[in-house]
Amino acid sequence: MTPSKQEILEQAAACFMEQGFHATSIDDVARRLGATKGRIYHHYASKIDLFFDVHREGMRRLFEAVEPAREAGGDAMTVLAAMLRAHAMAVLTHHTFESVVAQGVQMHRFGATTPAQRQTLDELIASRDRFEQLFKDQAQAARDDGSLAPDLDVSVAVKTLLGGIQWSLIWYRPEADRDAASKDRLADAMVRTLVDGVRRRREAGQVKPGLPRRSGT
Amino acid sequence: MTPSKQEILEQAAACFMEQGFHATSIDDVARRLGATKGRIYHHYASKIDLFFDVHREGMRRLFEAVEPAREAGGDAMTVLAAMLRAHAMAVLTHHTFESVVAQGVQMHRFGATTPAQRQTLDELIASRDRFEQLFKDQAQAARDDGSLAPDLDVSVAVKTLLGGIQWSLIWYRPEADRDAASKDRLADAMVRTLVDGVRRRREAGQVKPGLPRRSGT
DNA sequence: GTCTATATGGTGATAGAC
DNA sequence: GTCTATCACCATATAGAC
Repeated sequence: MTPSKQEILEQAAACFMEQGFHATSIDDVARRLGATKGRIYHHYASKIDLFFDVHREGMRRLFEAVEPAREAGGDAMTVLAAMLRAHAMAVLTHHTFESVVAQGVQMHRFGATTPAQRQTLDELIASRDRFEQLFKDQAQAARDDGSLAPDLDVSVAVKTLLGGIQWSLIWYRPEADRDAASKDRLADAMVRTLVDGVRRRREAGQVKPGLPRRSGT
Repeated sequence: MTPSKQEILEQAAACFMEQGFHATSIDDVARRLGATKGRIYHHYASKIDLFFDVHREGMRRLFEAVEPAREAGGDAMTVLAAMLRAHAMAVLTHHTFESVVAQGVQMHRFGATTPAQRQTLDELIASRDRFEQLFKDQAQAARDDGSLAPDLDVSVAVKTLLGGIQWSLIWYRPEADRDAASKDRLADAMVRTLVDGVRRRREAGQVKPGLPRRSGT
């Protein structure tokens, strides 16, 4: 990927996050690049193609963040928690791209598209489904080994977990000059809420901490 | 409120949910009404005013749903769970209007508005903040009486709880002909996930965890 | 109160200079 | 590879008939 294309992706992601796909004009993106739209149309045939490429990059970053946690091993609930934590960090860190992923999901449900666009979007959504399936599989493994609350519907539970994290796209203010440690604390707080719930655990001998703590910094 | 205005609100909410504010044209809403845009402009001065009125109605329905649960009494965690459940039911039932509320929050962060629009939107967002504060106050009460996990940040926890519910705006398919009982089960599943967490609660003496198993199914 | 017709402005996309 | 200039289209909003 050329540096120019990468820069277009970054600025487009910022515009799409702030204003949404339809309210963002190609001129908006170009202005943010300090350029004119000729530059963008040289690399992308249409606004929707640019949007799809941002979406694709957003998905790539999600997989990149979560896969190491998934493959690290350990007992099933610990791995699930680590995956959620990695996902939370990815959403907080790449929030412009992940906002576009969320918009793409909405567009898939209702957006009017040409057949060619439809196919591209179908592929992106299939990728999103595979991502969610990683969490469902891990939750099922935790259910099988008895570390997940046995009365929960795995599909609804996973959607609720991911939703709790992803809603930070709505309320998180990255412009409030956050450092990495601040994001770490926030991701921790979200995942602990989701994994252990808000209701106090009263059972005797709560020997296992909620999550593996990240040492340092 | 005249029946005509109510009908405009309903169809506008549906359009705004499906396509978003910017992608929805006044003609789209009119077409859904089986009318032309003259009808809409007779009642609303502009598209943004119509949007704001949908947003306002969405907030009204949220308060209407949650306040009875809040005032029902009981111990603090029980009331918090009942509020979350009422909220989940409201989001599932009025998902078109609540989608608009979520869009309004986004618009408040980034949307370009005239000063008059800005003031209206500020008021709507203040209302949304008061709504969230109901949950924060209740969570704090639960913390005070020891029924909430004491190490949680109340603000982040509440945002995560509400987010887990509100993300159903993205994935829930109301068109799949759901009855009220189905919504009840879904709301229950979400709230249980959030209040008690996905990690199994072990009774005392049952603390021995097995090795992680990868059994099939 | 709702319709038709239209003025006005903005946006996606293209053509061609450099 | 990027720019300027331009076209064709669509959407908001208004005016005025009925």
